[in-house]
Amino acid sequence: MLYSRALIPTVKEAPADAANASHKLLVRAGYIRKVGAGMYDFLPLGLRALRKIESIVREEMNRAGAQEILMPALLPAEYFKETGRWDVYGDTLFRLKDRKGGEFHLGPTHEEIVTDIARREIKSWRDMPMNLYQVQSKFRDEPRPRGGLLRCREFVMKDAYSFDISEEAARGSYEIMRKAYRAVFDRMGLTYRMVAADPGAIGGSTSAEFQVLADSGEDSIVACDSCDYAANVEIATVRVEGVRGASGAIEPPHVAEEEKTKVVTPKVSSIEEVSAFLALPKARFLKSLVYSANKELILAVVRGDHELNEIRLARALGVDEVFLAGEADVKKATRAAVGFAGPVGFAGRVFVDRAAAHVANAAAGANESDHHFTGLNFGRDWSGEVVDIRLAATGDLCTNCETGTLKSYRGIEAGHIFILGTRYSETMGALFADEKQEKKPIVMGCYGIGVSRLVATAIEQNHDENGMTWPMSLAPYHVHLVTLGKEENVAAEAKKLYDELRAQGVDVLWDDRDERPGVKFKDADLLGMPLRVTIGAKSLANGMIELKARKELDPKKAELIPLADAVRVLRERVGAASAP
RNA sequence: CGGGGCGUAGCGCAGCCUGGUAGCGCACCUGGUUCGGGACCAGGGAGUCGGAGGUUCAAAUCCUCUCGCCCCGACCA
Repeated sequence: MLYSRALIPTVKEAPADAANASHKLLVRAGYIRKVGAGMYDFLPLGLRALRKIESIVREEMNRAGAQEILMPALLPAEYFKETGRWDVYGDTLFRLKDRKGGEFHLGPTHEEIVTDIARREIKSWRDMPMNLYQVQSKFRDEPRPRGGLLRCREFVMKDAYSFDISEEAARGSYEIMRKAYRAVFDRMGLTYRMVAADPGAIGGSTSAEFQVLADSGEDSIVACDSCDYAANVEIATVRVEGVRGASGAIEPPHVAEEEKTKVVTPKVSSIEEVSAFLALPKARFLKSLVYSANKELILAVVRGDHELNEIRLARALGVDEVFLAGEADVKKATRAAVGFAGPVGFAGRVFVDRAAAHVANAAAGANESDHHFTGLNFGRDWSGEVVDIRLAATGDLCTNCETGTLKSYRGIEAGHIFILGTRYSETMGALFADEKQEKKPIVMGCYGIGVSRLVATAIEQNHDENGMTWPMSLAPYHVHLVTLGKEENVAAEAKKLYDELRAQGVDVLWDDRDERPGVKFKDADLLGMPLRVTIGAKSLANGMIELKARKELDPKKAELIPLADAVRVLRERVGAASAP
């Protein structure tokens, strides 16, 4: 592509409404433009990046035996009504009516629609396994679109659905998809973790998330440093007997029991403040949180340096959800100001994390404004139902290999795979005849990849202060060719190189604009193509051109290579990424 | 939905408190000089100040309502 003819509207200043690196850079580099909240134009470069991701995904899906289909984005309400999701989905569903008043919605995901295909077309056990996928725009009226392409109301997703004759066979399909997903993420050159995940509302037994590691990610995951265990902190298991205290020792330490003592702690309520005030480490505190569960106020206690896992607390209570109590409820439950809750004398049920129960001579709120207790010991001074309700964190011992230690990471969820079971096939009557003519529900799996989100995700992981630094396999163009000056031989040699590279399957963006060198280099860094080739009159006089990798920060590290070798060298550097 | 903030030229912002001529930088157009890391000089075009109502002789500025957008939290690809 000739830059002079391309729509690449770069801007020096990031839009005021952008917070994430990827959002700022996508706008600054002219890849996308905002149309509305959570809705974006993909300009030529943005679309090329999207297409690169799509084609990797398609290739690996096809290789795994999945077949591409396309379902409508505009859907009649009847299918979602059939499974009850018309109501369950709530405000997230974009609903609309046609001219006759009929109810419709835009598809947020397609389990119902694909199950409808299955119940009409899959009749026999001989028809399976089958896997159908599509790459399509999805619509969700998110409570809060954010982060540019990271969270949109309209976004491109690859969704695949597997159909099998049994749970065991479904597990096989799931494994095939798991391998295909690994191949997809490996080929994209992203650093990611496959983590155990909460199956969540979609239900089902087995699920894994593909989390691309990025400090700006919204998800917290933990991974073992010695085995391949990795999990979303929401479901990560914690090895209780090996809890490390703040001192590094295994709790409980063998120390003499202290007396329970009430101390005055005027206006210091947070763990940080009280910890400083009493000169006790945070691990000696009992973090006491009032939660509301089915209108009952309960107290959840974790060690002061730990975080509560709300999902586990809800499970321990046997409810769907728990809510951190508001100020009024806290006052009602503790009869004290917020910040002085504690398990001693708490009026309701108390759930205590095992690690908190192990703390010797602990400190906790006294359920009395401006007062705390010290010297508390579980069983002697306080009690509660002991459960595992804390989040895993850096330093915890791995439950899988029993030798490694967990480390926390931030991640962006880019893919999610599930075994769905028969939830949709049973309610929608997607049955098949087995060898004995018996009708059985099809066992399904579903597999998503956030394609447009990956454009942003890739940038979150691949950028520096000057712009994007695309991995070869995702870059809109492999080579950014910069010509300097107006000499005719420069343009002539550049044209030859440009044509030859393109003939060899190398994607080249040639900056042929009449701009000063600084402008061209700044734009090249911003756009982030992995290889930059510069042709100027000086080096060309010696038959040389300049080659620089975008990820090489030092401009002096550019290498001079003979023009005669340029095609071969570049073809090698681009490598297999552009091979068909 | 709860909390915070912002809507003034294509983009980034000032002006608003204390009403009275709408301004700066970038971008854009014309001419000239420049040309290996976002050049310089001269000239120029461009804004119903998000919208509606109100107060006032007078509203970007004060008041009310409304729409849109962003950020922080609970959900998800």
